[in-house]
Amino acid sequence: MAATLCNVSTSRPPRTRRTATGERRAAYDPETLLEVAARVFTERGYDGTSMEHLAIAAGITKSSIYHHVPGKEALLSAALDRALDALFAVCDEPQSTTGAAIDRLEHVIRRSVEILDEELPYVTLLLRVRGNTDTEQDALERRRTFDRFVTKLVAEAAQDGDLAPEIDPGLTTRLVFGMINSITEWYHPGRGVTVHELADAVVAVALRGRQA
Amino acid sequence: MAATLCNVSTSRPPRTRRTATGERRAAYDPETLLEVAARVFTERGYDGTSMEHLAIAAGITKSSIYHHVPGKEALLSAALDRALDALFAVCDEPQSTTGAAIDRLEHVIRRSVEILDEELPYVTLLLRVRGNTDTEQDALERRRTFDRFVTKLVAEAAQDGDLAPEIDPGLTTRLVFGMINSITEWYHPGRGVTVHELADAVVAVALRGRQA
DNA sequence: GTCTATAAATTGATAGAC
DNA sequence: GTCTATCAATTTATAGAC
Repeated sequence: MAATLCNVSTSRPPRTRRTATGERRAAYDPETLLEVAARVFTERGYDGTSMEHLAIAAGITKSSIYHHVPGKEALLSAALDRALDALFAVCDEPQSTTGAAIDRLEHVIRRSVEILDEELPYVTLLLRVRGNTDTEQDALERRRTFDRFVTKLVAEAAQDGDLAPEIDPGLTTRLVFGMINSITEWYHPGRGVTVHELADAVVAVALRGRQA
Repeated sequence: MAATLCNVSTSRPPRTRRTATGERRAAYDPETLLEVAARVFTERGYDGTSMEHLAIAAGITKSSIYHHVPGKEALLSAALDRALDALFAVCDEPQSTTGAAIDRLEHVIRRSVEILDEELPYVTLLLRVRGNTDTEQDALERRRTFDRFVTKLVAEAAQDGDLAPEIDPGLTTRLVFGMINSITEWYHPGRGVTVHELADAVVAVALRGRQA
């Protein structure tokens, strides 16, 4: 079983502490550590990230990290769950389960872009994972489950005649979600395009011809 | 400056050698080592790949690798150049420089998919690189130059009225090439769809509405 | 062109002081 | 909740025999 982050839900509000040089600043908050870890894992790769790298990025020592989490893999697991939980929540939304397939598909596509914006560091990390550890393989399996949900929507929409039938649903899903996922390569929230412009552009390219 | 792979162009045909157990097999060919390295770098990440990992995958010892290349980074550099040289060759093809912008764009898109097929291990590696070393940053800079070439084509085609003008050329390029690049996540040559079906599907999704 | 042996640095993780 | 000090294992790379 995958390791889990300890104390995330029971964390107290941050207090202050003194650094080695006597400088006062906020003591560490497990939430912040998780985001720092997700970012560094994404930049350097999970294997390429040492506890020392994380410690420097977080501004504490290696040993202090072990006070918050049992180890490196627990940080990875918690960060990946964060992205996956958000994506699966979309599948359970009423707009994803009722109405015409093409409308449910558009809703899932738009919400996926929004989650990419809201949970950017965690979604980006999820997309970089290649299955080298048990934790990564568990995450990839959950990703495949999400893909199957979307593929079914594409197939239904094609059967309804609301999508060009000449391309395979699985191939369409891969290309469209490949396009969505590639947004993590360059998107920075609050800089350049907005989330809504982005979602419009994706829907325009992916479902064009169907658009009003 | 980036390190370079030594002896690639002057390599002799493979001979035979004995392993520790006396088994006879082909002696090492620098070309093969480069492909093995690209594949392992892609699977485990460059930082996550040790010389020991490469040695096991190549079937020789760590020390023997140092006979062929000056170090780990030289292998990375040579593999990335292979992908980038192929992409830049496309920019120089006559169909990429003459005719209507929309036709030049379609040609570059189709050829990009073909190069992804022909040089899969090297292109896949190129797309995983994040700029953590000088070698990686040089590669990213060359990738950006290629992107600018394509962005110009998209802008020209939009000005000609051959592409929907409502989306920004830069954004379109990012989304379309994000879609193309995502193919490396699941495509295996000779299994499932063919390169031509793939190129057709990409052009259909990317330039739909303009298609015959 | 391959190997064994080894060097010097870095790795993930622990012990225990404050 | 943080730190210093340390451990055993692994890392990149070299020396030199065959």
